[in-house]
Amino acid sequence: MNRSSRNILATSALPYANGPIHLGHLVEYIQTDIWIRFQRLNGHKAYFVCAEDTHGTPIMLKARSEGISPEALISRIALEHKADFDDFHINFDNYYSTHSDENRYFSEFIYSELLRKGHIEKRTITQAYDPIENMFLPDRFIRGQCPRCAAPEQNGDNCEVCGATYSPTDLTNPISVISGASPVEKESDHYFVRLSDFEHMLRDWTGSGRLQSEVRNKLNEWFDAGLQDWDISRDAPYFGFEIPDAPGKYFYVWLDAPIGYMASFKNFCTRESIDFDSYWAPDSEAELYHFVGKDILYFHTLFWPALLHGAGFRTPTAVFTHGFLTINGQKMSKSRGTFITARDYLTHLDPDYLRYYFAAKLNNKVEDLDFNIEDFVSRVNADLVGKVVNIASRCAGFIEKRFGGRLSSSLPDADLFEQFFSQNQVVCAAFESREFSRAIREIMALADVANQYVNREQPWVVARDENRSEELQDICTQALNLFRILMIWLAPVVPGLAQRSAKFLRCTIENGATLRELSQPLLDHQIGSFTRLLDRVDPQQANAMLETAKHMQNEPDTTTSGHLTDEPIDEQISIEDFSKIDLRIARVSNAEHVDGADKLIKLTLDLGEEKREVFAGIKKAYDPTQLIGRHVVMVANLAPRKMRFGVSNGMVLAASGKDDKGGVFVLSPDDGAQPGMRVR
RNA sequence: GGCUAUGUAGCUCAGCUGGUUAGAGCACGGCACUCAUAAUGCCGGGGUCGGUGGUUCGAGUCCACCCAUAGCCA
Repeated sequence: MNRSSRNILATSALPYANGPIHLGHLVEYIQTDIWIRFQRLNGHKAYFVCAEDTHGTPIMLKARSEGISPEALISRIALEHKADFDDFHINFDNYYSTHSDENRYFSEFIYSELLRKGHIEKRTITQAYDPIENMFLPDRFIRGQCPRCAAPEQNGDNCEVCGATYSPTDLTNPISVISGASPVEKESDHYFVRLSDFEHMLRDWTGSGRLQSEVRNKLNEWFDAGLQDWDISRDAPYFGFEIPDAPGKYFYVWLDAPIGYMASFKNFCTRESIDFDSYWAPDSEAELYHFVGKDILYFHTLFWPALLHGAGFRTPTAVFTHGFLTINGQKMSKSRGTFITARDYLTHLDPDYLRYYFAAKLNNKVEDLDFNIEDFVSRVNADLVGKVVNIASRCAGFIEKRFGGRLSSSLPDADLFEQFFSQNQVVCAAFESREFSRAIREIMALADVANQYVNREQPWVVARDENRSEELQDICTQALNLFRILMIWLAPVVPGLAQRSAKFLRCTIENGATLRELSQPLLDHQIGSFTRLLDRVDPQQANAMLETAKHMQNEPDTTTSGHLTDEPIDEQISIEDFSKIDLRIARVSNAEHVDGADKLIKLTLDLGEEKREVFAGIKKAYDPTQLIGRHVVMVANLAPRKMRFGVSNGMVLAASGKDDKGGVFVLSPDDGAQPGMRVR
């Protein structure tokens, strides 16, 4: 790697200031941090900036529900986020906020440039409006009956039962989630960016090797569908930046969020006397990279380059998209007890464990990554402790006790050292292309070779012969030098371990371009005394972390209040009213997925003397195979309802919070209840 | 519903432009060693590569359809 020094600026997506950092977020921050640390170790100048994403309706509402100002909310959350990042060794050069003077400046500047060049268009649109709260309602704050399958309580943009997509105005009996009022339609002037003006430029940009192939495929779909104009304004009340010369109109949070990358870097440049323009001017030779999740690819690969180009800035060198984190194979969720926050992790486990585990599984594709707790424990213990640290651990004692901590002046097996060094190209290429798992595989294969070397040379046998002490020193020197190479490669991944190793070896590992000094072994060199470099993961601690996460499901969701507040108890009814509902015990004799339905499971319910087919919207919470054989409670005299996939002859009782908050839980009778029994 | 991906041993994953008996780590069984955080080394059992059909002399690898999982639909 003799490439001359590159100038690199990378970003991770801005965390939204309304909740804690969790393990899912950390995939991206750790990925970016490893990559940046690798670049620095390889002799390049690499900066890493990020910021809090602070604007928008959800922040405004959350602050209001807590009875504090949005500013107070975002500064509190920012402190929490920053502490999490620091403790995970996420080494930002600057961590800033989108609610800043710099960001206001760049947002206004970009907007005014687009306006001046005729890319902004004012248009009157009709939008749902909450007449009690006196505010326009974003889609996610409206719910109602699906216009296609008539399922109740559906989101404003798509139906969870039949999967239809529509606009909130299509809903039957819509209500505002905020006030409960029926939204009315109201006109408002909005500002749009004419994205189609940039189609040519965007096609060039996206097609020039800056994106992963699957991302490009996805973009082609959008190009083929035709680029639609982008609504960048929102009406007051809104927490954000007011649009110049447009009273009561604010920049949509997704306009100023990516601009936050620039603002954070500008803030950093001012403080550190760095030339901002050499990174952002159209002719910049610096490299600009954004690491993002697959969910926000749209904003970073279409809107963002268009904004930059339109306002006369350079466009990103590349956008690197990653997949999502699943926990034990399932989507992270509070109700499943798999919502693990960064803080929950840190109170139980060393951050290097997670960094290593993610690195061992990350590649440069848009694939999801699974956090499997048993795999995590065995992987970290076997690789990091059993293989890598073990090499140092099994040799250090001899060097320290027999040779006063002095290494030999030559290597007994120069070929083996050369074999390690010759893999540097491969390892570096893997890191460079973000194929971290490949890098880790190569490194661990060599760790095996190092352990084989020690087994072959048997230093513990040599040590018994006083006449072979020079040989003993040589063997251990060889092994420790192999360990040093492995640790330099691993330094971007496990900075804490690398630092302790550097102290033990009394050499530089993580400061400076040590990847370029790999070929120089430590010889005739004094090392420090060996202390345990990394403890094994304690499975009990890992389980304790999961337990903590499980308790989250019992705590009220901090963004809203309790279930009774969400859904007050209904008006009183008489026993006669209740007796109209015929509840029966039924045995689930079959349960299966419904082809094409995203949320439904088809249940065959055995009532003893008859069977019923019922559709239940519980696919998110249950695997059909787990339901077969269970006894449930059903409404047996409910009028059959025609659905897209068939007729549902009844309903299975289940508990859930409003909008399924907190999960869905099917009711079951105690043991002994028989199919057909009435519930009264 | 449309689109983009993914689906390989119990678990987590490699398998480049189709080519001999499909690989690794963990887990499991046996042996060796005892320097090392019950670590390490050697040997072994285990897979009809999501399903069906097709192209080909030959498919985990290409095509079609289906199923499951994830995300996006501004």
